[in-house]
Amino acid sequence: MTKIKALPEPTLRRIPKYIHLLMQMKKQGVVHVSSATIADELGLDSIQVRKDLSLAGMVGKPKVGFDMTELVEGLMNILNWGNLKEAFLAGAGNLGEAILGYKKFNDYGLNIVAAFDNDESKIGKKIYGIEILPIEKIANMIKRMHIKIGVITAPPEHAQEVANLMIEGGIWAIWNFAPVHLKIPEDIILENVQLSHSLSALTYKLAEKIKTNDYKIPN
Amino acid sequence: MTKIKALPEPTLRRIPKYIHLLMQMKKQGVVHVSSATIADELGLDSIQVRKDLSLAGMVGKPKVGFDMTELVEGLMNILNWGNLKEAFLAGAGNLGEAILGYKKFNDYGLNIVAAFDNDESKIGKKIYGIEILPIEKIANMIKRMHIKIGVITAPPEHAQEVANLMIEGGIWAIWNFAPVHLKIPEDIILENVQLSHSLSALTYKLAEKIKTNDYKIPN
DNA sequence: TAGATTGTTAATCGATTAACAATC
DNA sequence: TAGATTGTTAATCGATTAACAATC
Repeated sequence: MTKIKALPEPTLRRIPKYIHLLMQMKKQGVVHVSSATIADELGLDSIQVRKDLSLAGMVGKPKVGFDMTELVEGLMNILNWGNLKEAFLAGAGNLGEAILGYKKFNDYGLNIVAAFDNDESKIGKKIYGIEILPIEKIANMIKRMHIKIGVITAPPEHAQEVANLMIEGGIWAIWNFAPVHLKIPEDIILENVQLSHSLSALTYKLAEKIKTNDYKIPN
Repeated sequence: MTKIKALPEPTLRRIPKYIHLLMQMKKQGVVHVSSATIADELGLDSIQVRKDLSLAGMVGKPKVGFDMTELVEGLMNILNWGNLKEAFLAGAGNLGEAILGYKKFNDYGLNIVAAFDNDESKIGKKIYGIEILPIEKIANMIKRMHIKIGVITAPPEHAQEVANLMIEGGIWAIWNFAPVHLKIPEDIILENVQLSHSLSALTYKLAEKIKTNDYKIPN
């Protein structure tokens, strides 16, 4: 078994893009692919693609490129796709519901088996077949069911509290959607999705663009 | 007026974190803040914070730190927060609905004024007061209303198509939630939110962690 | 074989971190 | 004044890009 060092963060973030593209191409019957083709399709540099693939332990053949099946499966393996992990979600609001409904996340290893909320009126109900339980139970159930992944879609004012409960239960990784900087032990994996930050970047760039455009068209 | 060069991407992504923290501290009555305090709270390096603030054109006083009000307002200004821009959303599914319902985005300059879909049964309905219109109309309406921001929450197989329509209408910036690499002219601002990629990074790190943990506890 | 493409080593670039002088 | 904190210049680090030898 080839030993692979932990991937650099930027490489790790590009690999899903490769996989998506390759799955598409594979469906169209392509059997070999070169780094140049991948780079072209994704607007990247072919050297970078080659470097990434090499870091991920993929090998190609000079003049031929990479074997499609081998490459897709290899990359999916590296990212641990298809290896389903049970998860809990806390905060059955708008966004929580959207995530519960998005079954595609199963493909990436996420299997949400229960949701938690503090709203009495929601408890006991089911969303997309997933039962909503009282938040007080989350720590205990994480412990009992050996849940490793917690998804936080609670409102910002409760997010830290919820994270604490998850950590108390012994969670290993948190996927956080609350617009809050969570303070958690550093051995716990934290992946933040801050939609407002992404939006901020967009509006900043838009403002920049409008500014420079105003110069160009002074009328 | 102090001229500020376009901010480096990493700095741009950290500024919202600063703002969130500072708003919180301000609410608690803090009037001055040092780079060290900010860094501490966010788990960053104080030198980095100082560099970021300096890049953003903020000035502090030696021994005192930064004036809270000045700093918050200055940073919000840089990011163009509060400067509301009208936007269209395409794809009124689960995620689209969640975004329409999240009024907080107003604070960051996003004001979604109409949603579009190709599902006959949805058209004409309203979600959170926002009307759903037929997707065919989007290009024309973007043109007529001078809409600058398009939000794509359509399913992946339609995302490129929708992007094309937006571009045809003359959109300036796209906030894309579809798990697709959009091909768009490079002068159009594109901000991708790929939840599945974020999830991929998390499950990869979790798998790494489980692996190393297995070594530690060989039982 | 000739040529295309890989894979690796070296050079460049940009961001982070360190050092330190300026200053309130 | 002495000491804390800013702001800037220089050093380090890591990722991207370039160059090129290996090879199918």
